[in-house]
Amino acid sequence: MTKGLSVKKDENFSKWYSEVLEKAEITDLRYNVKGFVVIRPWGAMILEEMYKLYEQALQKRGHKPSFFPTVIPKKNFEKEAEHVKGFTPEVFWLKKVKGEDELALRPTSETAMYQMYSLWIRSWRDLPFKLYQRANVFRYETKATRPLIRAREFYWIEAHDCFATKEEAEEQVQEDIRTTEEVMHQKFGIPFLPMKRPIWDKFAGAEYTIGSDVIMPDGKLLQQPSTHLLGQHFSKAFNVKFKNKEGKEEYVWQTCYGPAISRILASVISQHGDNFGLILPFIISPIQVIIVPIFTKQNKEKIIKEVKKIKDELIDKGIKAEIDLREEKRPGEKYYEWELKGVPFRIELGEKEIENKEATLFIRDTRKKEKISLKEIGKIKKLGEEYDKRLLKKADDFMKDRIIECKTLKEIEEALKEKKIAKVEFCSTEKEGISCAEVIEKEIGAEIRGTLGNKKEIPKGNCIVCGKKAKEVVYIGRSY
RNA sequence: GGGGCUGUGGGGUAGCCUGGUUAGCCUUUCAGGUUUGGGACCUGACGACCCCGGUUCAAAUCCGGGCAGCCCCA
Repeated sequence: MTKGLSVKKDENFSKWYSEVLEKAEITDLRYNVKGFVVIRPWGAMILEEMYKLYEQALQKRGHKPSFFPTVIPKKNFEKEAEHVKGFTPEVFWLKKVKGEDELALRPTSETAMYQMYSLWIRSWRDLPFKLYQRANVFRYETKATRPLIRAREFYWIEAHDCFATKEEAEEQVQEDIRTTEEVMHQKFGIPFLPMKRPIWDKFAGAEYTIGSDVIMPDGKLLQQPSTHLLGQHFSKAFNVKFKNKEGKEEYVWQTCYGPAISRILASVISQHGDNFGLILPFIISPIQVIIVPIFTKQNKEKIIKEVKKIKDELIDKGIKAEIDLREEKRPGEKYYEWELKGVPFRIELGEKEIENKEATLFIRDTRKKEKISLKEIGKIKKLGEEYDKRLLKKADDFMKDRIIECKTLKEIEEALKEKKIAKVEFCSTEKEGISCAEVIEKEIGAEIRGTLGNKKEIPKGNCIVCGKKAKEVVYIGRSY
């Protein structure tokens, strides 16, 4: 373990981020292929906890798990015209394979899953049909890659749903936003803006896309889970049909939803971390309580016995606890190490604690030490819930300040300079608005991220660029 | 696409301008010992000048090319 961080989070975020990844042992960036990183055990364990919560939420809403192949035959991949066009530049092709067709490493799995859907779905009784899979996907990014934020291989969940009607599909899109709210926001503590993307920025093959924009500490936006109304584009391309109650064949209406767990981890790290390293939400920390025994040769046995009792009790209460028994490290070094790794609670236990029958409890987010009676060690569960609420509140407060209503281009520029997001009235996010969007991109270097995806906001005035009557309220920011 | 900067052990760096000792320092790692209430100490060990070419008696250092990374602008 190296020493602490050499930069402060708010002084040089990008350096802070790389250092935390390395020193908290989340990733190792030395794998010598651009855009591919090694995820180390601590990082993998956090991802695992996040996957669990996400999959639970999807299953609760009627999704079933599945696993599809990583490779997609070229023939399949090219069935939906717009999709091919959008994704082809980013595809890794496997050239040296035997067989009739070239294979793509999946950049996303519509074209793998839907050909099977066409075999499985027959009747209105099969609908709604909702599957998800845990998967790694591959995209040949041409922009600068950043570990976990933009990688050429990343780890996500993709849910692919089919319905009998467009209304049900649209309701699914709203449900997906609520899933993001429940898991990413409420559980992981990451607030977001559900942005219905402008037409020129939608998913290739979709009717519309709603992306969740998260604000990073440097003020740039990072797209988190997106949900797409695919309509019947793919069902027609892949022949996914059902017989309705009248016995007539119809194409299904589809949606897909993709939370990138590895990228959400990037947000968790960035949102909650401080100058001492990571701060993990209690609910996803692989170790929730680290117990550091303090002993000498004389009382070693006694202390260790006591500490094991505490660990067992915590585990009985459903709390993930570990004892740091390493003898080559002194307590102080262990403190720094577990703080760097973001463990929410630390119990220190030595001679004094045993005498007084109360342990020393260190709390990661506030960095304060308290006493906790050895008899009520189980109340850490409740303290953990309070801890997560504090993280959530802090993140929400951070977000609240970030959105500024702007009336002129100059005001937008000022908002961006202060690492904020501009909220403005705008002519249109349909085709006719594209030239105004280009003005904003060229003159300010920022993007129209979209309109609120779960609530319609009605503009009163005119478009900030062209001055015509505004049809929409849009949000503008710089992005990763 | 245009411009700039930088490549030295696992990580961070000094040395480069002005060529010349065994490439220095911090950290990590490994072995052994003494320690253990907020980054311990001692002893020992492993480990580096991005690549190719040129200049020179001599190149980490100067020159040319390549590759890689970072930053800024479009």
